[in-house]
Amino acid sequence: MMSVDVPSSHLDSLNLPQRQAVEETEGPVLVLAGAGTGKTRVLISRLGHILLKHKALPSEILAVTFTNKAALEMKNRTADLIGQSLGGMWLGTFHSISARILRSHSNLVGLSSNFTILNTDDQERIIKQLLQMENIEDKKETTKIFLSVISGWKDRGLTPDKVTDGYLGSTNSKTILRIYELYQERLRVVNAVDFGDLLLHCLTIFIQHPDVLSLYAKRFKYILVDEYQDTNVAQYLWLRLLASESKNICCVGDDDQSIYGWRGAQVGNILRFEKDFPGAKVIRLEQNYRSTPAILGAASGLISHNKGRLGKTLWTDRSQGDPVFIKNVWDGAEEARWIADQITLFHRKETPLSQMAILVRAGFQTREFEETFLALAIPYRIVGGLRFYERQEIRDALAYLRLAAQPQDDLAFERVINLPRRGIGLTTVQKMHMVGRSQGIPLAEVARQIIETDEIKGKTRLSLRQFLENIDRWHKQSLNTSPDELVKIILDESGYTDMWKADKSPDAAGRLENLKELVVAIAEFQDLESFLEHVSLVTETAQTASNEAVTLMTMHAAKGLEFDLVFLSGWEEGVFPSQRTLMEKSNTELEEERRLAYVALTRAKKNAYITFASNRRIHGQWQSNMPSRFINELPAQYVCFLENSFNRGGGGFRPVSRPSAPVTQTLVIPSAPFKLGERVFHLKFGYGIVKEVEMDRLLINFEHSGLKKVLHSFVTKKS
DNA sequence: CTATAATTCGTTTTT
DNA sequence: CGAATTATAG
Repeated sequence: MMSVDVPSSHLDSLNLPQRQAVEETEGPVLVLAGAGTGKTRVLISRLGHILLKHKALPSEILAVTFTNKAALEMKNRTADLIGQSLGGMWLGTFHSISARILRSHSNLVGLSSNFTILNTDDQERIIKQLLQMENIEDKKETTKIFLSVISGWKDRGLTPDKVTDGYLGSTNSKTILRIYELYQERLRVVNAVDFGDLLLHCLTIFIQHPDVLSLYAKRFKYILVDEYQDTNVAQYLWLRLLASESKNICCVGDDDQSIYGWRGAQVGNILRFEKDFPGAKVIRLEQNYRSTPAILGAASGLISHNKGRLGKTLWTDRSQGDPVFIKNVWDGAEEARWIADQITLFHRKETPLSQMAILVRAGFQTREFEETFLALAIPYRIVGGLRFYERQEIRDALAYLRLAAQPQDDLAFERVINLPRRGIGLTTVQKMHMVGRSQGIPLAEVARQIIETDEIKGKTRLSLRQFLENIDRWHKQSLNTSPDELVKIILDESGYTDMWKADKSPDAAGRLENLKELVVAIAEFQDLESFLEHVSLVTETAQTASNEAVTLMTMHAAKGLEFDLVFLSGWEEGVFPSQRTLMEKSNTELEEERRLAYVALTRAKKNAYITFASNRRIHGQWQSNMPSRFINELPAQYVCFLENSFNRGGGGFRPVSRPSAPVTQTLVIPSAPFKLGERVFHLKFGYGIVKEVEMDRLLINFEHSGLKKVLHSFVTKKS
């Protein structure tokens, strides 16, 4: 037992296991933190505890997360706790910390320290080129398959020479291995790495140069890892090497919330922890502070159908609460309408929209809700989707910037050489590739040579010359111009902005807006290079204007979040669990789906509603589905089936108990406090004039969207 | 080289 | 059903 003689106020508010997880600083520790058990608090308290007890300097601590968001939160909250900044602490994502280490020792793997970090776009482009070079039949999917196999190997810590027969499953995997070798070779030539390489190169360095490894292994006296259940083999090996000296590694995670297996995460890592780190202590956080016993009971019953768990018994001291309501609907349209109705009812009962979420299995399922919510004027927000730096226009602009920073960047060169259209097409680019490959020089250099010959004719030659001149000029300017000035100049002179201004498609305006935002974002950076490093490692979601909206997102995106009221839609065989999962012979994928269901359900603090449609249109085809097996797996005492509005069908389900509030509750609805002719503001529709008042609903003539009937609580008075 | 018509094909996505 | 890629005509 640790002594507690020093007054430690930050420990007082922790429960016993939480406190143990904070104070057990020496040796390997696994903290099994169930959903809603205060995992983040423990992590932060532990960091603070180590610092306040002067067990280590900030610079001797390594704290690893998966997301930038988690890293930032940990940074801020720890600084708050100890009342000083964390200067010198290595706190970041696996990738950003790896990048930092790799920049210091890049020469050991044949790179120079200013290597670029590639995104998926770049990766695909390289693979495509290699396939062409090797005369491999390039069907639509080939590139993606090859890339995913290669990434899979990288996730497992396998450099090409380590891919042995045991990993060569399918018939063409010999070919893929060959492409893998060529791909790595190509990356080294262009001085670039992909995300997998950040980890993999570190591993190579650590293994081949024990002196470098011991530099870090000795330095980091305490290592903290968040979301350990999501680590892949490469990350696991990375951690084990870094912890080899101090052995003070604390991993926090929940095997029941491992939902990224398809991305290489190994639940096995967390299941094997005690074997991997001899003498490890395992601490379970089981008191849940988030959900009602009913929701917890339903979720626990569900997850108990999985095998090979470490096992936890979540409990809470809250009062029982409503059961999980289950509703059968006829089709997707009814599902959206019904959920919209419930949202309206809860909203009347003063649940804020920001405390409501609809969780779906796949992104496309949000569409139906969008349409319905738009029609009913319910403010909503979609989380996920495209991140800012992944938008087409942003990537294009970034390619221009990369080109200005390094004209040898072939990938950037190729992306924008004909964007906007300059009359330099596929044939020209391919010609240039031939030359470049045979001489081993970058495309920009090829272009420089080729415009002096007659290889390329009239107009094309002229615009290529002009393009080259532009790049040269921007490159010179990049040395003495602030990055935000530079990006303005480039977007203007390249004609890229004009291209979107001339575009009359509906999203062109939004793209121009995004480009403006990009300029603002760049302004915060001193030089172009630090900005480019930032964008390759950070993916920020576009800011949403207001919080007062229902959140629509995938279950994956919901991990780590919580809401008073959660709707889980589309619980049908073939949708959730998904068709692909059902095709698999092994049940590992089905178990991951079940964990996803568990994650989804445990997002709810007060109420959870599950819906399943008897009929759904998928890919334009109508199909009738059975209710999800997960519905059957929920313990009966925690659920309540609601009546469906049609008489037949429904996959053999019948109500087993009476519905209760709020579905059948009648409310006294006060009239809306608005007058005819009054000017109002709505989050989605903007300004409008009240045309009719009917109970709590208003008929409003919106300036931009025309007549809509909306709930008065969705609008505010504006004179 | 580019603008159109025809076709193909469908998860999840922390960096 | 619709985006996203690919064949075809201009």
